[in-house]
Amino acid sequence: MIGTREILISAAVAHLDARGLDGLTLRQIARDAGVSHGAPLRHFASLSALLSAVAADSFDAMTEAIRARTASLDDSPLGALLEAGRAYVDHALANPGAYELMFRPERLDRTDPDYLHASIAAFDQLATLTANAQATGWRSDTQHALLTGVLWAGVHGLASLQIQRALPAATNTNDPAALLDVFQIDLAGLPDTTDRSNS
Amino acid sequence: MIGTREILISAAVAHLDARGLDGLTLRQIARDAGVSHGAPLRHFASLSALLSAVAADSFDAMTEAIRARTASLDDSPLGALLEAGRAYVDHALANPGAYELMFRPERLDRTDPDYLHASIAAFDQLATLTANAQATGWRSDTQHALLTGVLWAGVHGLASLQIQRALPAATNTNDPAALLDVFQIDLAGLPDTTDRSNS
DNA sequence: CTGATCATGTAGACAGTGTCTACGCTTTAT
DNA sequence: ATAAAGCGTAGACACTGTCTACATGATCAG
Repeated sequence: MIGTREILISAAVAHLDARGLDGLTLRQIARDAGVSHGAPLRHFASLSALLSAVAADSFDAMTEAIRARTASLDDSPLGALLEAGRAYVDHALANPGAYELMFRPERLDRTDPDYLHASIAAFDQLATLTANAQATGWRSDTQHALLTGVLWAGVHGLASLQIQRALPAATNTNDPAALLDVFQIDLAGLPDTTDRSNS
Repeated sequence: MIGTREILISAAVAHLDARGLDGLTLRQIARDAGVSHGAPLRHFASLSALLSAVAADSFDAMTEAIRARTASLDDSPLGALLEAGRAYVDHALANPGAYELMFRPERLDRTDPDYLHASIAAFDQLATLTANAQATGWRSDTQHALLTGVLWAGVHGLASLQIQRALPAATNTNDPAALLDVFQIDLAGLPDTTDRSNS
């Protein structure tokens, strides 16, 4: 027997998949779930708390999708890192509503423990993949946290701009990860240097 | 004599600078401007239209800030491109509320002509800087639109994640553009190759 | 100058929102 | 058996964006 709490989350996820963030209100979720407008607050302290639970699940799903795509690449840490980037963008574009919610702080309770845990786990996954790649010598002199942040920013920028259709038509392709391949060109197997005198 | 329309935009900008997107409502803007709650709709078709006008101004301000920072670097197109990236992130972090609004499509009317014009001008500025750098031989074999999109995604990702404080503490520094230097390492003066066999 | 039209402002209404409270009903625990 | 807690409902509250009715003042045609 599944409880009202799970039904509410499912209703929110279904709305997110079907219509995105538009109209994703407490009362609409309650209507979709077939309960009164006050019922959700018996299970969540606020709408933000409900959406944070949804966002936490979304982070977990993305982490799992990336894990599945990189699991067989243990012998090539750099290849695994690049594949993780593609998997990240692919998953975001396949679940645009959920992805937008995950990075919309004003609609979330960012102190929610589940949300915090899930988002940190996602970052740690990328950090580990990056560290593994660095351990092979790739960009081993770049500060680890900095490099991880840059890689995340890169895929996050690609995903969010494409979801918002903010990129000019010429930049969009049928292959969601095509843009990422330019990153791959930049990042793969190049000698590491902190020399900036060439700017 | 400045009109109510300009007062409303100024009030919205002031609110954006002081408190960000939180509480940026039609009626709050009207109160800040000292007019009745219905007055704004005499000058804008909707709240979205008002915010789109603000966002258009914000795009213009960012474009101008980047122009000022790159104007003296005409002799070094690649240097100008890298400086534009730093200027982009610097400006975004110095104006976080305005920057968030610019990329929050659900609060804007993205068919607004001024907004469209200003955002396209910002993109064209980056496209031109990129083309100039490519004209010197740098990454000249990469498709121009693709490269421009990737560069934009990179700086956008860095700016938006830092504004949302989504990057772990270790990744944050006092220098807003420190992360960008990793991009610089990756992008500056490297031989262009579309060979991906090293992944 | 007169009269009409238009621009601009106000105030009230409406449906919608998130949240709170008061009230039931049912399950659980003592 | 009885008290307590959990869960759901319905109504209220203050807020939101938008619409309409109305007033005032400027502009402009005749």
